[in-house]
Amino acid sequence: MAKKTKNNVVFRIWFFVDDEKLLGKGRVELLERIEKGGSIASAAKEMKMSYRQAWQMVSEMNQRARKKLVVKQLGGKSGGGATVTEEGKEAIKCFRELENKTRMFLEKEYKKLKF
Amino acid sequence: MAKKTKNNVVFRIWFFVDDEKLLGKGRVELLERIEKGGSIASAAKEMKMSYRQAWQMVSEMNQRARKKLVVKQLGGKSGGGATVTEEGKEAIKCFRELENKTRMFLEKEYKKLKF
DNA sequence: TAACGATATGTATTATAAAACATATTGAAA
DNA sequence: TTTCAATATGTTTTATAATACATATCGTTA
Repeated sequence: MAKKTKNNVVFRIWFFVDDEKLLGKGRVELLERIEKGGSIASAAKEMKMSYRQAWQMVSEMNQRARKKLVVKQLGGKSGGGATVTEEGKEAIKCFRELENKTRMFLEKEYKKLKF
Repeated sequence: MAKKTKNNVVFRIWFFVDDEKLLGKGRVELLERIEKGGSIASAAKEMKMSYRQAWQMVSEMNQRARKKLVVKQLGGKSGGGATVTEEGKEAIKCFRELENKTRMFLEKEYKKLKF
């Protein structure tokens, strides 16, 4: 019997601002986890990435977006934390929506091809 | 005057076979240049990549595709060369077509978003 | 049959990105 | 006013990918 092969198409999208990356899959996941856990540190731990990298990603996003996507708080009993702004939530929503639409589009179109 | 920012969406697609990458933008460009120049060596030089890497890419593609995308010839007055097969040309066509369709789709959809 | 230029492939070096480590700072709450 | 956990940031180390280098092989053609 011939070996069965699984053929499929994979994609990634990124939002850019002035030729610099604003958002991609990883950063959106980071935002989602910050929203859920209330801090960059917890989000980074969940994603098994270094806190430093996560912090830098947030910093870059905030610089490049029209408005900050995450606001941070220093000090306090719990040491502080981070919150996703309305703008940030909007960014997550836009990204995920476009991602889903693209997924459906590509699945449909890919079926028409032989590869 | 407020600073004008250029916002846009960027994407990449890949063809996969059994969870392994078969084709992406770079490999397709490599195939196109092999087709035009008649050898892996010339294509690699044009793309400023090492011959070794180009050769390995071709090797992987040939292993993973149903049929070889490139056939190679050793020896001869010109030392040999490489040719893109009909299957390879088909792969290029499929990839570029899907890429273009996706580009149009994303441009249209992205305009509807605020990011 | 000698020469040529491309394929084929192993090894070593370099460049880059990621992670790890270390430490200072913050400020609300106990 | 001491404590705490998270932010903030510099430095070092590690891991990985890319490149560079070296060399053998091939077979047609002159």
